[in-house]
This record gives sequence, structure tokens and C-alpha cells, in this order.
Amino acid sequence: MKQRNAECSRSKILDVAEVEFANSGLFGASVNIIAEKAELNKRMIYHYFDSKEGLYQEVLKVNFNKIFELEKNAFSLNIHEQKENLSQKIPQSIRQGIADYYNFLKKNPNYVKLITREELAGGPYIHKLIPDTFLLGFEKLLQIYELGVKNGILKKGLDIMQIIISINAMCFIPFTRQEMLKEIWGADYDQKLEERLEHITNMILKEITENTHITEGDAN
Amino acid sequence: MKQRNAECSRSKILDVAEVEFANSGLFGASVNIIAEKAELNKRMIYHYFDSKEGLYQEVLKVNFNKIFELEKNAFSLNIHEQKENLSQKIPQSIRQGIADYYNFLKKNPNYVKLITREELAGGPYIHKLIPDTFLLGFEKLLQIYELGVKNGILKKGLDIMQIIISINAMCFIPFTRQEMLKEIWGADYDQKLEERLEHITNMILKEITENTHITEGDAN
Amino acid sequence: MKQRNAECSRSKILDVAEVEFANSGLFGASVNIIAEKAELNKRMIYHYFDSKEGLYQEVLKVNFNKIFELEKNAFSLNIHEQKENLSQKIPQSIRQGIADYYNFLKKNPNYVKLITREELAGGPYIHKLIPDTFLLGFEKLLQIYELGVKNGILKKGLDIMQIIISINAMCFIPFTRQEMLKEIWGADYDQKLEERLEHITNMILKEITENTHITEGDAN
Amino acid sequence: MKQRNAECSRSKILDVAEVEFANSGLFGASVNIIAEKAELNKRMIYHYFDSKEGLYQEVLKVNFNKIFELEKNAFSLNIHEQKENLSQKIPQSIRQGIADYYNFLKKNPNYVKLITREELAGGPYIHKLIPDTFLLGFEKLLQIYELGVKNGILKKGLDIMQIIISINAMCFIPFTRQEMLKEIWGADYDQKLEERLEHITNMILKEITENTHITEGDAN
DNA sequence: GATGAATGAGAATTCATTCAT
DNA sequence: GATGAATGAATTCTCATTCAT
Repeated sequence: MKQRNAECSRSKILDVAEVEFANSGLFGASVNIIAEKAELNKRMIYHYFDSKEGLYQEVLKVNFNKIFELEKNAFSLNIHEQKENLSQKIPQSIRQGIADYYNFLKKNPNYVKLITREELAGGPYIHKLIPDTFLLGFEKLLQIYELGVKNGILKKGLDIMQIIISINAMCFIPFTRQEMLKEIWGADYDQKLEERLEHITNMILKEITENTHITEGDAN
Repeated sequence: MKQRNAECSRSKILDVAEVEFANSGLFGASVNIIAEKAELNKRMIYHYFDSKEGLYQEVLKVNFNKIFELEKNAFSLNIHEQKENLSQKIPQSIRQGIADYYNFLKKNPNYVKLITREELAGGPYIHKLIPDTFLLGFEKLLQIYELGVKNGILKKGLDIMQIIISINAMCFIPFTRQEMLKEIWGADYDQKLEERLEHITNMILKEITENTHITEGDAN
Repeated sequence: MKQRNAECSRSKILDVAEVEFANSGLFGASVNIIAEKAELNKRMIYHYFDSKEGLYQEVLKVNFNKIFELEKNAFSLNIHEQKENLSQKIPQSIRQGIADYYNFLKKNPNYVKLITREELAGGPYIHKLIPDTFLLGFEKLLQIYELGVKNGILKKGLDIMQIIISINAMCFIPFTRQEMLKEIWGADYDQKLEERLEHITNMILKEITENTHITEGDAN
Repeated sequence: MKQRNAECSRSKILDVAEVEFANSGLFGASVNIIAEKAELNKRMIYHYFDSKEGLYQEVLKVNFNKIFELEKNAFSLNIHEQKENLSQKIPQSIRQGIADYYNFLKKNPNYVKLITREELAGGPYIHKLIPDTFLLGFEKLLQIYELGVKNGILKKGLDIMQIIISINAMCFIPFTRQEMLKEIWGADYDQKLEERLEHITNMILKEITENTHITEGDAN
């Protein structure tokens, strides 16, 4: 395991670096500590990633690939389906999309932290690649919204970007403040985290669907 | 005269440091650059604040004082007022409380960034002082909620903490991703920022008030 | 002397660095050793010169300034003097110019070594500043040669650049191979070094003057 | 077949290393770059030469062997030849010796650079092997000089070492400053290089032969 | 014979900090 | 109060070299 396995060494460094960069930032993280925790010689970091910055960028890239992967299946809805189903399928698709996203973040809290840190710094590394990080995972929601409006299922005239921003915000925050919430919620942490998804979904569906459609309550 | 200079130097350092720490973090910020931008000798920083960490803590403290100041007037509602007004006053108070908070963040984006960075790092400096940073500015909302429930104005059984967390999240996010939004929204930035407050308020009131009460639409 | 004297510290570093770079080259020299020998903290090198390379360039600059200073007085000859003196004055001026140059190199063997190292490496630092390092100290010789030819004192049709190159070569070599010659010549080293100037001057004057003019032998 | 490859690898490394050491010095040259340029694995360098230093010494050795080879035929003059020919043969032999040496350097500029770098550093590697690098290629000149003096062809009382040093200097310099001269002389470079040999030879012969003997002009 | 992974020593450089004036 | 010189520890990074395959 430890001996002479390039792929293993490389990914070990990446894993450790992800945690360090997420928790301490590009500057706060130390190459020395990353090497130590990866149980590898410091030199290997430069062997595989050229520089601390190179490693950082690779960590970002790996994380983006994860979300890109998610995006492929996000908000799946066959637009050509029969109309009679839409009033159920559209809210269901939104509900599912938010859940997928939220659960992705729950599994990848470092993704949240890395993105947030990048954004705080003005996004020196991402913004060239990804102009609008809010849309990551939500590209298809724009089409679904239009479809929903056309069929009288979703409210028209909404600024859908504001809604996407709010979804992001509400889904991100338990992971940007993970440490604190773990302490505050204590044993309830896992429970509260699950409830939070329901809370977010309800708020969003209430905001986005026409009042005549019943969208919540049946999920619990 | 000299004393005034001293005061001026001190606050100049604080102002510069706030920006640097907000944008670059405790480790990313450089004492040299802070001194340069403050147009003062590096030595002065140690004179007034003992260390970089000392300066950082003072910056945090200054920012907390601002929000404590806000808190004094937040969600003002004389609980002993006549009951017939409550159905209007409670939503109005909530609306006002969110607006005050949001406008405070708009005026103090560094506050947002500093808190967020602290939380990302696990809050090594704040958590001893402030166990729950979500409550900053929202202590009174808990009481108002209970009053609202007792009077049948607000929905009962809500997890009010989830709602406070969501207010925080939705209000914070335009300032944690300020740079990106400035670029994306361009000339509309100010307009969108104002609209966002309305968006947040509507979502929260819709979530928190009983359906029979009309809470939105009359604010514009 | 050692305490808090910027000028002194700076020049101490320069002096030590000159020796180190001359003997070991830009890459062979060590910042650590330079700091040690200068009895100063390594950090000061970066304080005053930004980088090892910056220090190296400054050392070159200092050495060029020395030769520029020499150049001002080199091959002094008032061209408007009466012609009857020229047959003596021109050879005398050449003799003096070579002697000044040679004695300069004797006093500044590091100059020789630094230039030679630069040239061996293709002159990455000098060539932008000084396209033709052979001419350093010999700019005026070109005019004197023309004057001498016009007055029938110096041979016409000579490639004066080849001669300047040869003067350079013959004057440089005892200092590029200083260590070896010190060992070979032993106690005679100083004596031989003086004789060498005579040897060079004689060869050059023999090459450059018309045969009818007696130019050597009266100098000893 | 494989053995041939081995031989090829070894000499490829040597060739590349010669260039690198000549242009960048022992410290400036990088084992990595040598391996890259030789299109071989770095490990091979250690396989064949044990260490960077070992490789460097081998490069020096190879270059010395070249000049030793030259020396065998240098300044060829059968001392027992009839005296009536000596007045022609001795100058001719000197002329030939210088030309051979000069042309050797022209073909092996790296030899020049390597030796010069060694000397600049105080000759840590050569001086144990070769106490007097000036004599490389000129051992026989000492005997020829004595023969010339005895026969009244060469000036007596000359310090022949100074002359050998000057030959070295004048022959070396176009290759220690090769890059610069290529730029300055441009298209004339090859022409000037040839003329330089004539220039050197004439100066030396003028210096060394009795005035009564005509030594130049008839060689071209 | 050949390769790429791995290493430890040491390089240059930067940092926060303190001293002397 | 203010300044620039000086410091030592730690940082990032590079080097020659060795190991395992």
C-alpha cells in the first residue's frame, strides 16, 4: 500500500490536501503538514503537483469534477413526457434536485469549504473556469422553471437566479459552519441535518409553485 | 494633537487590517502589506496590538461591537402592546429585523467575510466568546416567535433555529460571493441587492406566518 | 561597526558576495555562506537586495562602475597638442593605458573573474547592458589609433579590435588563473606579475607602431 | 547490440554533460537537465558515473585526453635535422604549433570553457593532475625555444612562460567570449576567427624571433 | 539495462517579530 | 510616537541521490 504506488501516493496527497485547504485555506495550509499527514516525503508533492498552488488547483479541479458528475443526473425530467404528469413531476424533480445537491454537500463538506474560501478571496482560481458557481448543479433548473411556468405549475415572473442563490445559501451553510453546529446540535446533529433538507425544500417549493398546487406535507 | 494622531494611526491600522483579513484570511494577510497600506511603520502594529493575532482579534471585536449595537434595536416590539395590533406588528417587526440585519451586512461586508472565515476554520477565536453566531442579531426573534404563536399569528411547531440559520444564509451569501455577483450582475448589482432583501423577507414570512395572514405584496 | 549601520551592512554583504560569486559563480555561491562571512543575518541579503540574483546583479554593477571610473582617465591624450610631440606621446599614452588597465585588474581580480564567468555563461546579465565588454576601458584607443595612423606613427590597416581583444586576453589571464600562477610562481609571483605588464606592452606596441619608431627598451 | 546501446548511452551523457558543464559550470548544471537532454533516465548517470562529480571529472578527463593526443604531434621538429633548415623550420614549427592549438580550441570550445571554469574556481579538480595547464600543448615549445636561441634564430633572454601564457590567453579568449563575439561579428564571425590566428601568430613570432629574420606575411 | 517513485539534505526565500535610535 | 535595521524560525522549493521494479 505504502510502497511505490504512484496512484496511491498521488491520491493520498490529494485527500489530505483537500482537508487542509478546506479547513485552513491556501495560505493557512502547510506543505510540511500535508506531507506528514499523507505519510509521504514533502518532495512528492512537488513531484506530482509542481507547487503548493498546483496542488491547490488540482484539489479544486477534483472537487469540480465531482459536482459536474452530479450535474449530469441533476433535476432529471423528461421534458417530452405527457402533460398530465407534469404537475406532479415538476415539483418532484425540484425536490429531488435539491436533495441530490444537499446530500452531495453533506458527503463533500470540503467542496463547500473550498468554494466558499475561493469566493471570499474573490475567486482568483475558479472564476476564470466557472463564471457563476451558483449554477453548479442547477443549470437544468432554469429549463424546468420555464416548463413549469408554461404549464401553469410554477409562478411566473420569479427571479429564478435569486432562488438558486438562496438554495445554494441554505444548503451550504450547515457545512460552512459545520464545527459550530456539531457543537450546538450535539447528538441531534444528524437528525437536524436531515430536517434541514426538508425545511429548505418546503421553503423553495412554497416560493416557486402556484398556491393551488399542494407540494408539501406528503413527503414526510 | 499627537494623541489624535495616535488614535488615527490605530484606527487606520484597524481599517486596513479588516479589509486584509476579510479578503485574505488571518494567514493570507501580511503584516507588511497592512503596514504599507496603512502608510505606517510596521512597528506600530506591534505597538498597538502586540501581534498579528492581537490585531486580528481586535478586528473581530470591533466587528462584533457593531452587530451588538445593531442587536439593541433589532426586532423592536413592545410585547405589552395591545393585542389587536399584533397581527400587523409581528410580521412588520420581522420584516424590519431582517431588513436591518441585511442592510447592516450590506454596509459591513467585511463582517460577513470575517465571520465566514472564522467559521470555516472552526471558529478558533469566536466560539469561546460567542457559542452561536447565528443568533447574532436574532436573539429577540425567539421571543417574537413565541408571542406570534401564542396569538395564532405565526405557525406553531416550527424549528425556529432552522429559520434563523436560513435567514443568515440567505443574507450572508451576496457578500461571501460579492466579487462574483458584482461581475455577474454588473450594472444591476445594486438593484438586485435590494430585490434580494424582498425575496428573503417574503420567503421567511411565508414560511413563518399562518396561511390566513396576508404578509407579502403590500411592502412594495 | 557591527550594530545598526545600514551602509556598512550593505557594503559588507557586497564585499563578501563579490568574492563568493567571483570564485564560485552565481550558482556555486551560497546565500547562507555569504551571510555567515558577512557576519549578518541571511535575512538582510533579501532586505537589501531582494534576491540572490539581485545581489549578483548589484555586484556586477558595482564592478562596472569601477571600470567606468577608470575609463574616464584612460588613454588620456590631448589630441590638439602639437604634432612634434605625437611620436612620443601616442606610444606613451598607449603604454599608460594598458598599464592603468592592467593595474586595475591586479587590484580587482574579482572583476576579471566575474566578467569571465558571465561571458562563459553567454553573458545573461551583462550583454543587455554592455554589448562589447572588450571595449570596457578601451573606447579611446580607437581614436588614438586613428590619430596615430594619420600621423604615420601607428601602422595602418590593422584590425584594432583584434588588438584590443588580445590586450584583454593577455591582461585578464593572470587573474583568471590566479590560483595556479600563485602556486607555480611562488615567491616570484609579484615580480612576474610586474614583468607581465612589460611583456604585454612591448608586444602590443611592436604590433601597432611603425617599425621606424623605437618604442621599447627605454621603459625599463 | 545491447552493449552498443550502453556505449551509446554513456557517450550521449558525456556529450550532453560536456556542454552543460561548459556553459553552466559544475553547480549551475543540473543532473535532471543532463538526463533530459541525453534522453535517458537520470538513473543512468549514476549507473555509469556514480555521481554528478564523477561525471564532471570524466568530462574533464575526456577533454584532457583530446589535448594529450594533440600534444603528441604538436610543434613537431626533428631536432637532429640539418642546421641550414632551422631558420625556416623553427618559425614554421611555431606557426604550426599555434595553428594546431588554435584550431583544436576552435573545434573544442567546451575544452576552453571547462578549463577556464576550473581555473576560476582555483582548479579543485585539475591541479592535482596537471600543475600547469598553460603547458598543455606547449611542452615541446620550451625545447624548440632553446634550440632556436642556440642557433641565433630566436631572441635569447625571453621569459618563454610569459609567451606561452600569452599564446594561451590570445587563443582562448574568442571561445570564452564566444557568445558575445558571435553577436558582435555576426556574419564575419568565421572570417574574423581565421584572421585571429594570423594576428596571434604574427605577434608571437615578432616577439620571439630575432629581428633579422622575416617571419610573417609569407604564410598566407 | 532501464525506469519512475521515493528520499533527505539543504537551497532560497518569507514571515512575524524585536532591537536600537 | 515613530522608524528602519536586524533577527530566527519556518516556509516553499530544489537538488543530487537511492530504492524497488
